[in-house]
Amino acid sequence: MKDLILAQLQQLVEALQAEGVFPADFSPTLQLDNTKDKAHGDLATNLALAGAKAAGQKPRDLANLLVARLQAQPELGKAVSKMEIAGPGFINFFLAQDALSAIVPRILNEGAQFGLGQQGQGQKVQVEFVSANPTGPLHIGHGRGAAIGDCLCRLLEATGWDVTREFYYNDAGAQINNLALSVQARVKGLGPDDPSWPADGYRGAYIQDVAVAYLAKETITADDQQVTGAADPEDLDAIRRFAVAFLRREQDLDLQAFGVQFDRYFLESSLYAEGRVEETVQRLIQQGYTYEEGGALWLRTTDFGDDKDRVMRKTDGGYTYFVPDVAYHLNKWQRGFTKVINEQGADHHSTITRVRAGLQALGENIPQGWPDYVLHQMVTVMRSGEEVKISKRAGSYVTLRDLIDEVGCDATRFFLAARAATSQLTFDIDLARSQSNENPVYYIQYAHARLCSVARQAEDKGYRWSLAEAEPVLETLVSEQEQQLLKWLARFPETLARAATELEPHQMAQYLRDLAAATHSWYNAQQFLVEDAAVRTARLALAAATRQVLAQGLGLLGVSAPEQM
RNA sequence: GCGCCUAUAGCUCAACCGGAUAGAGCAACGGCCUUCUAAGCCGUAGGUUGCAGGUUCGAGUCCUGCUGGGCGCGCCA
Repeated sequence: MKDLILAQLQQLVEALQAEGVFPADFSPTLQLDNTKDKAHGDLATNLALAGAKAAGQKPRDLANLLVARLQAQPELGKAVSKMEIAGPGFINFFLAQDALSAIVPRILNEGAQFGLGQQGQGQKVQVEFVSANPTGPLHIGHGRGAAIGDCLCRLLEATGWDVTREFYYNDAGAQINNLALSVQARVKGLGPDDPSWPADGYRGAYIQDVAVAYLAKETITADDQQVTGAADPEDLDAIRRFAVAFLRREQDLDLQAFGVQFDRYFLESSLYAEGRVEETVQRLIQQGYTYEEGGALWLRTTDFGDDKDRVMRKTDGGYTYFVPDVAYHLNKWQRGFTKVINEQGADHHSTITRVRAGLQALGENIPQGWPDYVLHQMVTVMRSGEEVKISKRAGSYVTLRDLIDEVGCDATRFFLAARAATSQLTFDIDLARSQSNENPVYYIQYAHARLCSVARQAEDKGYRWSLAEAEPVLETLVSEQEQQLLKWLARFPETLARAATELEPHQMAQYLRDLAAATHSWYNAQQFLVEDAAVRTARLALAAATRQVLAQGLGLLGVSAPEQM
């Protein structure tokens, strides 16, 4: 519908260029917006306003010309019942009733394919998210990353991309060493308050769990590895391997409970083992962007917009973290991912410039803005009216598992994905628990469940219908609520496309609330199971289409669509 | 001091590459269940979009300055 009008506008612009009304270089991005006020019709374009200057006419005069020309198009006449010029020069389109209801058979015919796009054209995209180091359970911040990252993946899959979900972690650095030392201390029977407890040790109670399992020679099976405890208190390397596997498994269980599944786990140590770090360093040296100073090797990242140069190789001979980071991203590029999205917490935003600078310095013709980043702002957790400070080492923080257990997977996912990533998030646990009935996710799920219930009862009463029967009677869907609902249904494809293109899952969540609101309003305004077979069939068809779109939308957020509450 | 994000109703947040009278939920107030699920609906109230300028037909949105909040600014990751 929208496409039809846009195509007509495009044709018109080209025709007017040929006639000399518009200059030949006039190429506006055609805008056809959903209106906020129904008095302004269904769709509106600002073409007369945007093109007034180019055409040398007053906006309203130009609008008159445009409308006259559009009215001469017979195809448009079928879809548009009325065009009006309003305000400073907007052209408002009022859609014909049968054009609106045509969305119902389209939805039901296309089924699960409805609204899906092909923008990705089957191209590969890699999305890296969560990427938590295995030094403790996942916390709420990781949860936000998991919710946003996974929803992004679902949106990209729905728009024709071949998505790889990847989780990168450091299994060999200083923090992992701290972890191993902490577990070793527990293995030897020490507690966090003991004077000889490691200075930077992890104090959380879960360290004790690791130690007990290690001594019991448990075999740990994580998604990407399997390790058996050696039970030897002196074998720090064995403790380290065991602890990493143990905490990886814990994270995997949390992610599984959260409905997130990765295609690949990427170990930082593999970059060293396969010589990729060393290779990256050598290439950077060859490219001439490095220099030695103060016993360290530096990369001239200031050549690529950084505010200071960065150390690559420390005086102790080890590499700083950003070198394997660059090696990892080179590897992504070499694997053929021309599109890569990194979803991370905003506290790591300084790595963006560094990684991109390193990639530029490699001279591989990697595009300057590659890879894409989606940064989410910090999550503040409130419990009992107080802010809970997140501190891994102190061991006091809210885990993702806590949230899933207390609030539920659906509500947690929705809550964490429903807000723009750029916005800071306050998660009040008491509120989420005590008022869970008023959580927006239930509002949407309830709309879905209600429509399922209607379908069940129609079935019980023998009110059968088919799409073929429904199509001729859809013109009976004339009430205010039905018209409104039809419009919202028609917006699903464009909402999906926008959310995917702009990497903003919250747009889908926002849309679903609006769609659910339109559903509830309709539900309360009219009966479905009425005597009049034509009206009943039309309404049942609309209900089925709405139910389907609600389920599709919830699926894109990774939230379930229950058939009853 | 520098960089990134941010400031919208009492609270939590939206607002479609600049569009018409800035919208939802929660909280408040008033209505609606002998009818398909009241986890719902309908209505009322609530705003100088942090402040001051600028750009233009038009600014919550873009630019400049200021103020407040968050996060970074390591030879940690």
